[in-house]
Amino acid sequence: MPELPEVETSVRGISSLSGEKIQQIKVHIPKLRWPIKENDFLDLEDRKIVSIYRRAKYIIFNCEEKFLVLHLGMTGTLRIIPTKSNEYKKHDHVELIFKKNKLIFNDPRRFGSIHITNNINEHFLIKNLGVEPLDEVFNEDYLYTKIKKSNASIKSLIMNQKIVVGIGNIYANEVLFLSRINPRKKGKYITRKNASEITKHSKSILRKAINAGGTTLQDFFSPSGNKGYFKVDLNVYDREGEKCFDCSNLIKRIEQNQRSTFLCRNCQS
DNA sequence: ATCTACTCCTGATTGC
DNA sequence: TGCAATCAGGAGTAGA
Repeated sequence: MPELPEVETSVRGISSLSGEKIQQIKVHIPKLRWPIKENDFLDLEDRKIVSIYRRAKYIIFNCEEKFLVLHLGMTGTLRIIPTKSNEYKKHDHVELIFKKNKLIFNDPRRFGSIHITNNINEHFLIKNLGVEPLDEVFNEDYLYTKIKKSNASIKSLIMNQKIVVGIGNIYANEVLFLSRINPRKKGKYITRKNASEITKHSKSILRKAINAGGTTLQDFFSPSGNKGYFKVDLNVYDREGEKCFDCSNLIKRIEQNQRSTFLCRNCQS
């Protein structure tokens, strides 16, 4: 499922659309997490895409005073195909049609979303977001101060998009393993050293994943094959019952906040 | 103010 | 073999 690196890869994959004029928009299936308001989309036709960028897990299209805000949800994918192609896949929701190519948003589970807004920074999905993990403001001081009084588990805190964005279930598990911290540990017991480890490993694993995504970019957006999302080497996620690569103890699966957590009880305390 | 449980959805996997 | 039950998970929202 798309976390920050996959979204970043998607943004890079469609960067060639910057500068192109949207000739037409087609909404095939309006039903997403929030139903698409087709009338809002009419305002986008004939506008130029000035830039495309990522904020948290959102892909934002700057279209001359209007902004399109897209979230891939869990199963959303973007693909670019020639405008003249008649290809239509199951779960294709929306097409942005340009002169030579068209961009298609496909989302089987419909957890994704698309909004149009005039004021991107005041948009309800954007305005309360926390800091970017790859930004230098995400550091030991910031994290320690933010969570030092919290009774919530460290895992739920680093997945909390109001604190730091872009970290989903997979990377939360991996970051805490690399940091050697038990995911159940409460925020108020997290030490400065812990906070330092978490920020350091968050950055390194996200960067690594973005680089891995870069190498698969071509296949990622080929019209024919949807290769799905790449994964970096995982130490704990989805490895229940398998041996820890560090100590050979068996990886455990527990549940936290209705989500699977994987950990090595020997390495993480 | 903080935190947790619930909810949306469909494809893949598991179980009988 | 086939059908049904189960699971997966991002993140807003409601309610504790």
